[in-house]
Amino acid sequence: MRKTLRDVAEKTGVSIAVASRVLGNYGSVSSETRRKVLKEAKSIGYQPDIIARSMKTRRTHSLGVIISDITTFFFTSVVRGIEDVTSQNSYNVTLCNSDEDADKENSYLKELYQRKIDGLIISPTGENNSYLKKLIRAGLPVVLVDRRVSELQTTEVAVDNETGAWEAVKHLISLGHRRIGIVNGLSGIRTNEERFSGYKRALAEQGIPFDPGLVKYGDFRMEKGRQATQEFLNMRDRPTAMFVANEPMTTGALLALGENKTKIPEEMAILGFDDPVWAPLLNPPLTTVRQPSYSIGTIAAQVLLQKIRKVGRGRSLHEEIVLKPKLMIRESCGEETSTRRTTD
Amino acid sequence: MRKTLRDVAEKTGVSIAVASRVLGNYGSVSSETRRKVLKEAKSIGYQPDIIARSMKTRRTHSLGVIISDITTFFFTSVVRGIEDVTSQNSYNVTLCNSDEDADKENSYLKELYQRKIDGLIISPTGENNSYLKKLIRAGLPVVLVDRRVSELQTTEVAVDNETGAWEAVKHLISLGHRRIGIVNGLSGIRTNEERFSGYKRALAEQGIPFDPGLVKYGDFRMEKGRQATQEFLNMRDRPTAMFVANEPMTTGALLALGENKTKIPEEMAILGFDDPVWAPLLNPPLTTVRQPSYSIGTIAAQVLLQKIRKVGRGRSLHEEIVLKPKLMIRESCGEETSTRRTTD
DNA sequence: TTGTAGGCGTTATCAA
DNA sequence: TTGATAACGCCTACAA
Repeated sequence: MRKTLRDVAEKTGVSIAVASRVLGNYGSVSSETRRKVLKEAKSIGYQPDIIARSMKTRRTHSLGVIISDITTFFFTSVVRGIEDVTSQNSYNVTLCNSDEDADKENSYLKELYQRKIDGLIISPTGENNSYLKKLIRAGLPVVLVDRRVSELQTTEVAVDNETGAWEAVKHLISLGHRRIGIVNGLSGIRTNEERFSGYKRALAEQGIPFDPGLVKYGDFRMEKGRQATQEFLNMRDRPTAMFVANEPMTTGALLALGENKTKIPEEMAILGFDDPVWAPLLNPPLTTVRQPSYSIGTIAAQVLLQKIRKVGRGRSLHEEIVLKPKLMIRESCGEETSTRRTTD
Repeated sequence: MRKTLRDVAEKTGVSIAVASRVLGNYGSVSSETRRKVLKEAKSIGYQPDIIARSMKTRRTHSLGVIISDITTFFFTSVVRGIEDVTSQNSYNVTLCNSDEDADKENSYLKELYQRKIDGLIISPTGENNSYLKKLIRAGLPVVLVDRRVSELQTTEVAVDNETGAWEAVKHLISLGHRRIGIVNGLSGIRTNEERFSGYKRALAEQGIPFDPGLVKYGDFRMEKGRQATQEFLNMRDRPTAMFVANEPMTTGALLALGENKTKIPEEMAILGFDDPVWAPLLNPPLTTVRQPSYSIGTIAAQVLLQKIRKVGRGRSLHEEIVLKPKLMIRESCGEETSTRRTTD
C-alpha cells in the first residue's frame, strides 16, 4: 500500500497539516516535531503524490515537446538539449512526434493541454495554427524551435536560415559552380522558405540567373531527397552541385549518388543543411551548414522556464532568438582551385 | 477561465453526476439529456482535466522511458517505436536520459514513480538495481529494452547479442582476418558481455587463440571508440580488423581511422554493432550488425500495455523476448578473395 | 506552533 | 434516469 501524508501524520501523532508543512518545507513547525515527522516519513517510505499536489498547486512541473520526428539528427539533438536543462530544474518532458501532420499535432496539443503541462516547446507544422494560437492566448507558455511563425505572439529560437543557405550557395559559387540545384523541404514552412531565399539571393548577387528547372520540392524526408537527386542525375543538363535543405534529404541524396556511382564532387558536388556526426566520416567528407542544435534545445528550455516563472504578469510577446549557423567546409564541393565545366 | 464539469452541468441544468456520465461515456443517461450536455460542453469548450481524473481513477495513461542517451541511433529508433504505439493507444511518454549514471537513473525512477506512471520501459544501467527491483515488486509494470537483467522478474526485449557478435567475428575470420581487435562497451552490462562472449566463441571455434592485448574496454561512447582505435593503430603488432560494440564507438573509431588516413579495409577492416542510416553512405560502405531497433521499441510498448491491462492479476514473471540481429555485409571488412597478411 | 476544514475536478456509490 | 455526496491526496486559510 502506498503511504500518504495521513499515514505519516497518524504514526507521528500530529495533524496532516503539520506533516504537510514539514514535508513541503514551509510554514512553521517546532524543530522537535519536524524531526519526528521526517523520521517517520522516512521509515515508512513516504513519497508525495505529485498528481495530488498538482491538483492543488495547478502546476505539473512537466513540459510538452512536439517535434516532427525524433529520428532526425537535428531534433534528437534539440531534444537532448531540452532534457538536460529541464532535468536540472526538475521538470520533465513529454515527447511527441507530429510527422508534419497538422491533425496529429493538434491532437497532441489538446492532449498536452488537458494534462495541464506548464509549458510547451514546439516545432509547428505550419498549417493551421489556430489551436496553437488559442493556447498561447489562453496563457500557455510556449517556445517555438526551428520554425518561425510570425503571427504567433511568443518566443522563437532558430538559426538564421537565410544566411546559412546564402553562405552555402556562395561557397558553391566560389568553387566555380554555376548550375546549382536545390532540394527544398516542405514548402509553406518558413524555415524552408528562408533557406530557399538564401539560395536565390546568393545566385542573384553573383549574377547567376535563377533556373526553376534546378529546384526540386521535397518534404524534409529521406526518400524525397533520393528521388530529387535521381531526377537531377537524369537531366541532360544536370547541375554540377546541389544544396540540400536538411539532413534526412541529404542522406537520401547521398544514397542516390551512391547508387549511380556518381563521383563526389567531380560529377556532383553536394552541400547539406545540418551537420550530423557522420558528415566528416564520408569520403569525401561532407560540407555542411551546421546548426547549434543542442544549444537551440537548451536555450529554448531556459527561455520557457523563465516564461513559466513569470506567467500571469504581462502578455506574451513575439520575440526572436536567432543563432548563427556555421558553414563547415570539408571536401564534398570540390577544391578552390578546380575549374568547373560550364555548359554554354 | 478553464471550464469544468460543473460549468457544463449548470449551463445544461443537470447535476454534475449526469454531466460526468455523458462526458465520461458510462452509466445511463437519456439520449435527450446526453444530447443537451454534449452540445453545451462543446459550446463552452469543455475539456476534461486529466489530472483530476487520474486522481480518482489511479491511472495516468502515461509511461516513463529511461534510456542512456537519446542521441544514439539505436535508442532514437527504439523511442520512436515506443512513441508510435503508445500514441495510438493514447498513452504518452516521458523521456529520460540516464547517461549510464545509476544515480541519475534512480532519481528519474523516483520521480516517475511519484508521478504515478502506469508503466516503465527502461534500459537499465546495471549497477545498483535495488530500487528498480523494488518498484517491480511493488507492482509497477516494467519492460526492459536492450539490456537483460536476469534477477529482475519482468519482461525483457532485446536482440541475441551473442549470436550477433559471433556472426560478425566469424565473417571477419572468413575473410582471412586472424588478429581481430574488439572495442567493448561498458563492462558489467550484460549486453556487452554477450557481445564479448560471441567474439570469443567465434575465435575459439576457428582455433584462433584469444589475445587480451586485442581487447579494449570502452564505455559505449564515441570518444572511447576513438581512443581505443588510436591505441590499436599505435601497436607494433596491430590487428587487421576490429569489431566495435556499438554505434557511437564505431563513429569514434572511424574518426580515428580517418585522422590517421588508415585505409579501410586494406590497413584496417572494421565492423560495427548497430546499423545507422549512414552506414551504406561510407566509402567503403560499413559492414554492421543490424538490430531491429524500431521493432524493439514497438514490441516493448505493446508488451507493456498488455501488462498494464492485466495489472493486479498474477505476479510479474521473468520473460525474455529475443529478436534476431542481422549481419549487413558491405565492404568495410574486405573481399572474400583477399588474402590477409599474417604476422607470424 | 498546531489543528480543523474546505477545496482542486473528477469518478462512483447509493438513494430517490 | 437522475442527483447528492463522499472520496482521491494534498495544500492552505483560518482559528485555536
